[in-house]
Amino acid sequence: MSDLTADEAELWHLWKSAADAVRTRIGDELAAATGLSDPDFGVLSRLIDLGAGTLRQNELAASMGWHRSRLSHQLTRMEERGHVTRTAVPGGVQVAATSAGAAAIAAARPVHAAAVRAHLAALVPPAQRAEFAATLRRLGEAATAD
Amino acid sequence: MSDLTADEAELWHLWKSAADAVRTRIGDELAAATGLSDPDFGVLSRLIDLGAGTLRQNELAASMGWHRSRLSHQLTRMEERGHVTRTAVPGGVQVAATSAGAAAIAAARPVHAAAVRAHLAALVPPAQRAEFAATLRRLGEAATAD
DNA sequence: AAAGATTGAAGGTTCAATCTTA
DNA sequence: TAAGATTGAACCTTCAATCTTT
Repeated sequence: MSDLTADEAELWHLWKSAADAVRTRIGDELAAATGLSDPDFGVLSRLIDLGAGTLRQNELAASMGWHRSRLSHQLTRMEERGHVTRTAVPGGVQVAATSAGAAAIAAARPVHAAAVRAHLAALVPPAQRAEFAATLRRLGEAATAD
Repeated sequence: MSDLTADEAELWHLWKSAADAVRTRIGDELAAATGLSDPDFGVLSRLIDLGAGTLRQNELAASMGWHRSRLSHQLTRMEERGHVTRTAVPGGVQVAATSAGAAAIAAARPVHAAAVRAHLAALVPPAQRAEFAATLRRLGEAATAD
């Protein structure tokens, strides 16, 4: 009901800036070095890691926590870019990384790892890491009964 | 270069989930209760706080750290929704909140404050707040020479 | 009917190109 | 010319409506 305290407002501002900066920096480095967007990277990663390059569209969506429609739109774009193919199979659609898609994700992995390290992991002091992780876990958890 | 360690990967995953959850929850509550999107809220807040309801478009963009084009697109939509007006003035454009816009932001403020408190501030333990803020500040700061 | 998937529209962001005006 | 602003295209996300197949 009442306004935020100065402390709360500062925390909110710092949080927004940090969330924005980390997302932007990692995404920009990934795109600049590999041409893959963040969603591209996520989709290709799961195809390779979970399905050795191919998964049912439905499983892919579930593994990413995405709605059908979001994945459908994303795959339409990735298909046009030559990263994946879609094939109708009984009961759904089979998604497969193309060789270009596999090559792109292979090239992108070390770039992504380096960016995560540089823009996130390296900036959290070792002594604080456990507590920081615990707080993040609390923030990410499903809201309890309001 | 090398892969992320298990700790680094976990931190990255927790960070992404938390950033996503906080943004989504606050944005959803704001939209559900007031019809304002996050960008709408930001624009109207600054118009009221910095300019008593009206600012030069250029100043508005600078105060938000937005590119001209982003603000231009956003204002086009907000004008259509009746939240702001734009008027040509010597050297630029004057943006003003309409009475509907002013009413919307007045109604939205307590909702936003409550959401920030519920989904962010209240979940950071008081004992950890200072260190947490310091880490966020480090994450948000401009990258030093790479 | 139910599950899997697609589609279109609207909102948002970014980039490059363009227009306008001081 | 340079600063302020707009525009269009491409990308992404969400929602609701609509197939399509089992």
